[in-house]
Amino acid sequence: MAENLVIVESPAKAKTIQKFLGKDYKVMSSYGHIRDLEKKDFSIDVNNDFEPVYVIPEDKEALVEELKKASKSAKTVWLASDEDREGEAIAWHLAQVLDLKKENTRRIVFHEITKPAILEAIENPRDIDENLVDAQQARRVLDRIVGFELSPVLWKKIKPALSAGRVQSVAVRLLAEREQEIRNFKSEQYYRVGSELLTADSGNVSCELNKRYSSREQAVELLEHSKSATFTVADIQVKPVKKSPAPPFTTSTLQQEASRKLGFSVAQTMRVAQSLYESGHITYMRTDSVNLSSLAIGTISNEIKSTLGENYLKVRKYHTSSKGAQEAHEAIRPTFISNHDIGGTAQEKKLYNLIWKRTIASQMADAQLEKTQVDISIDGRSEMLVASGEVVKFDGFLKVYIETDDDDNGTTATAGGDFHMLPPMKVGEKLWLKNMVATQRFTQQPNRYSEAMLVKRLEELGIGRPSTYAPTISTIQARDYVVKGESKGVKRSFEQITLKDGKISTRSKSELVGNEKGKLIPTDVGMVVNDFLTEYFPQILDYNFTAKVESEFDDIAEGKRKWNDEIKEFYNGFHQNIEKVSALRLEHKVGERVLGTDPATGKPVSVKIGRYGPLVQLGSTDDVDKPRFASLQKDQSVATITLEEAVKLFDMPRHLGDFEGSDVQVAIGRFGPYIKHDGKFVSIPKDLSPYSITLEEATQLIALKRASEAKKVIKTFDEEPELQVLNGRFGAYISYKKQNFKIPKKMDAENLTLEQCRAIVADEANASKGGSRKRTAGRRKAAAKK
DNA sequence: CAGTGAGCGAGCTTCCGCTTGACTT
Repeated sequence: MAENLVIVESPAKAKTIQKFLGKDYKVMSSYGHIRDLEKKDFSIDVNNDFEPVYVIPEDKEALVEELKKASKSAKTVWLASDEDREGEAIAWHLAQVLDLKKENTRRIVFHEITKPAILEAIENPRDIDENLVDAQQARRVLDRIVGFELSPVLWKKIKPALSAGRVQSVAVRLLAEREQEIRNFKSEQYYRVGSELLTADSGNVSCELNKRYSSREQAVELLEHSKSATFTVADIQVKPVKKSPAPPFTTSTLQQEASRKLGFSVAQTMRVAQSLYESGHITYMRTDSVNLSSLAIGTISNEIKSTLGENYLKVRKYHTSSKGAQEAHEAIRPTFISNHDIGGTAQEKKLYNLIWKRTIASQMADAQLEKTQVDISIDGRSEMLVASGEVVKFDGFLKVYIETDDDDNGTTATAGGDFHMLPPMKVGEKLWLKNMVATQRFTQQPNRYSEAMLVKRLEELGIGRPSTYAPTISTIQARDYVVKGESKGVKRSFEQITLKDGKISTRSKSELVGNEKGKLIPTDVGMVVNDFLTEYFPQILDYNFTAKVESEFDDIAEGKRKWNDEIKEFYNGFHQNIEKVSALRLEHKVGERVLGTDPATGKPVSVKIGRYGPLVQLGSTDDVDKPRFASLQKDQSVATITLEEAVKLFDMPRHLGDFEGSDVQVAIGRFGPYIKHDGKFVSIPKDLSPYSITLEEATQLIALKRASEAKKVIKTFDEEPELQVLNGRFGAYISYKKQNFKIPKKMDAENLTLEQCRAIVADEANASKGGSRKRTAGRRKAAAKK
């Protein structure tokens, strides 16, 4: 039996450390926190110094029992959770729950997972830092108070099942404000002038005017003037420029680069990184540190020296600058830098490659560039034409890695071979005009946020942690505050005026503007909730709120303040405001917009957020007749819908006529427009409008649906009518007594015998008896909904 | 899956951070 029990947070880490420590030590994992406030209960005793009530979640009970058993039989228990606020709390909860005695308990921390670092940690144990634990309790309790007091206000004032919190509400605010900027944006036109000139040796010089014109007349005037003007090289400036590599990856920068370079979503990046971590290819993927261990720097240096040469090496130490960083881990890097590639899925290979390159580049020499700027005068004018060129003198880190631009417009960095050269020129030299083009341009509306851009912004504000960026993004989508989608954009025409061979000509071109894919777009609900929260709870929605409370948590961690005093001070003001706002009589007025009067009935028409989302209301509640309601369609918004569009929504259901002796009806349901015929439903695809669809089109859709229904059944058995082999979203499956069973991959669905099917059903039934509580719970929930 | 929402009623919803599984109707 092992004399020592070491407890760390992550099982992958436990496995590695076990190898270093040998059989005298048993290394186990706590899988993160083992205790928390009850999930569905406030669990804070406000009248008793805000005492938290902690419970062990059901799915942690078995694990805690195992840890208890192991700790009882060990002489010394080493609490080796991470060296940050949450890690300290995990150690404290473990000590409490496992009932550890101080004399045989040691708290240790290490900064890298290497044998010497761990042995050194064991040589230097300390006690649990109660102040740091208290700072964590303050954080936990504050978040619970904010979340569980604010959310019910939204249920009452806006609609049920909404949520608010210190992190998610600010995330939505960022998106909502950007959307507002876009709505208020007024595009302005201007004219940009570009030109191509020739040197005496026919060298091509492409340049741009250093002034933009606001009117067409000004642009045409310059072109007219240029017909007979002389162009002279007025000045040449050559400047050396150096570029330095970006620091190694943190969670946030990895998410950003994987999004830009590989098109991964934030959640996808984390899933793939997790699997790279578990198979031992990379260090821990949830980190805010840019630090590399000394051992890692050594091996990276060797790698650079041996593969690229000593002149490409420059050892660098990076320091984390982001607010609230806790640096319990290293930066994200390959565990073995000599592995240039790894096996695995295509996604794993790509992400590993990105991490490898970024890590190597971070220890490489600066790139040396030479930038040239040539000013060309136009006689009789004060404006200049400017040509610029760039030459790479030494590529340095650019040899392996180029960080992409943040503007995320599909533009990539120019370095890496794409630089342009200028022909040799001298000051005073004359140049000949090849052409000059004035292009009409429009100022661009601000970009919407992508997931990764939102993460970047949150990190800058010190809001949220590496472990929560991805979950936060899915929460605000689950609450329907935000949808990830594309805004199609609009076609806009612009003109181009060209001077060539002494003649000026004009032609019209067109471009697509505001076209964005995969961006986060706030919904009506998101906008209304944000308006409400920023108006009534400005303190919580303040971009600096987290930074402020963090500095107070720091005071607690340093022992300068008691955590419950801090919370009391916050709670008093906050709770009073909750009561005040709850008492306001503004039921359902939040976000309401009156559109006008229905021409047909003379009744008022308004839009607002209803129980099930945005709706339009016809008539008022004071009227003798009850008001009528209709949901807005997916592409409609409370903010932009017109009276005409709103009134049209009441034209449903439409009767199209008869088909096979039954009525064909068109209506718009919870899941969009549909056709109802003979008790069956058929969805209407996006390219057809429910308002204009014809009986003929509808019957075609019905036929199509019937055909796909027919394909749904792969096989039936006369002996067992309740058992069917069906074609579903994820391929073939067996349906038996309303339950579904998956068919093993190696079996061919078409040729299954009844016996084989029965065996699969029996197998599955046995398997689910033993464990898989989650599955049955999920089923029960789904059934209860009906 | 498939209008339901404007009253007198039940009970439900919700936070942020730490960590993986077992699931893919």
